[in-house]
Amino acid sequence: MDKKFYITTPIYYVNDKPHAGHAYTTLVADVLARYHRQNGEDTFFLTGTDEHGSKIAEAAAKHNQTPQEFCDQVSGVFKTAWDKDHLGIAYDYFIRTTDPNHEQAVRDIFQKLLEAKTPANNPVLYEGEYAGLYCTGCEKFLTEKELVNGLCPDHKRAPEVLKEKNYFFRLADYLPAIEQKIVSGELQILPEHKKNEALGFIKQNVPDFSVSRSSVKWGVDLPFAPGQVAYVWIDALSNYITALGYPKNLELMAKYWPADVQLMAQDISKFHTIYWPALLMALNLPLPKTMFIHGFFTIDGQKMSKSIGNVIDPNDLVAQFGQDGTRYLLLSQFPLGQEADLQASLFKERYNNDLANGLGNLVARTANMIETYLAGKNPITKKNSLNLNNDLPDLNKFFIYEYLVAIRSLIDQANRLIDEKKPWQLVKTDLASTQEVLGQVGELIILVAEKLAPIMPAISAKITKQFTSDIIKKEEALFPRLN
RNA sequence: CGCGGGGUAGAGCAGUUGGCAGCUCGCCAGGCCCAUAACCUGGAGGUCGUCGGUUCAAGUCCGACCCCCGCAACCA
Repeated sequence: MDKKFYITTPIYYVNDKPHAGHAYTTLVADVLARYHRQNGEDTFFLTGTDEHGSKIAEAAAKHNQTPQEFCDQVSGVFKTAWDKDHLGIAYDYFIRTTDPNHEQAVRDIFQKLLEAKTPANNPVLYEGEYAGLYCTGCEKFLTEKELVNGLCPDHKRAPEVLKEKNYFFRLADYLPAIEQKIVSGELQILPEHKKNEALGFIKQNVPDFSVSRSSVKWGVDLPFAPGQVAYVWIDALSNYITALGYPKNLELMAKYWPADVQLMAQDISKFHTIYWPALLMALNLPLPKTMFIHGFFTIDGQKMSKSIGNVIDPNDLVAQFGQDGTRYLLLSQFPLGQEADLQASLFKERYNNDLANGLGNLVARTANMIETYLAGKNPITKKNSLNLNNDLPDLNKFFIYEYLVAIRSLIDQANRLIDEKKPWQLVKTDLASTQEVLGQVGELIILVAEKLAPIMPAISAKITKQFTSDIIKKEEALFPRLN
């Protein structure tokens, strides 16, 4: 039986176009997905857009569009940014929470929740009257304790006093089990400090939360609760299973669920580490195996911000550095998971150094020598004449940054080999040795290309094709130097 | 007693389980001339924030302290 690998990104909120942060998360998922596909695993990679909520309705109104028109448009912008002419994200399915299938699935999920019992044999959902302070920015009720000077600390606006009868999720009955699963590693949360954070949430005792809203119009309406729509987070989190057909069509569910890796940034960790497992348990579904929560990065030392004007549009990067160049630049700057700085001011320098002077130049000089010294005859023998160490840092352990460092050293190794053996001198006296050396360099190049496939798929394929042909010719620069 | 991140060469950063302190850029000197003014070698430059502890051995573990940054909006 084939091994399977199911990886998800969060679905992105469509109140604005994608930026470097969305691109980063999505890219990481893409790299892991490609890596697992390369290893022959049956891989399913899910991403998409989150389209409900009052903020979307507001944004749509501002643009004189219906919410649906607005969502269609922005969701399309995301798809474009990921497509093969841009970042090259090879997702298997792109879900939208306004998909009729998803909406119906959410209704079905609510129906199931309505009928479900907690481990303590209480109904999972119960009706309650909630009178609370609701912040439309957060899409949630705030406690008085959370307010700062009467304002939402996150949005600096006064919450509205809202009284509504809605359904609550009996989270309390699930917290002990969630804690146990996190502690035991049955639900692995990475990096470690994020795991501690999740356990911290539980220690602080997360209250039951309401799962329906009467104050919101743009959402999945709930037949059993006229006038109410699904709380956006229930709607959003469900995407990871509705995308697989849950609950109507269980074929893909059986194949792929539980998710192997769920990636996200830290802002939504609480929803994923607490609410999401609770929801799954209430539905009697297994929990995802691993959640990887990465930090936010600053850009040149400053918080990414519209008002500062340093928000990076991934499409602009692709236009300047190409698809693979952009992918490399975003992934090579800091280890995955950390809060770190993305040095946009160094993009060009790194591009020139690592890609143009490094990989690109190596490929060019090697191909050129093979073409001129060996009449292009491919000198690569299959044997591992260099005793190459194939062990790179494990992408499965999220060592993407470290992996790239190792690849750079392979490139250095190839350059050093050329300089040591000086094929341009060798060729005058010893054609056989020249052929051997260039064959070894070629081996290294092919190895680099193979290892690079998940990260720079297009370039990797180009190099592989060039160096597995019978006749190797010098081709146009892979990464033209930028000035 | 809020939460979190960080302080390692001039700059920007690595350093998985403690075992000779690394990478990129920049700088200096040399080499090479196949290549995208690229490539290679050598060098200068660090008391790894401070103090104390554990250890044969600590950037890496423990304790205390100092300093910087994020925790409005947009938002991975």
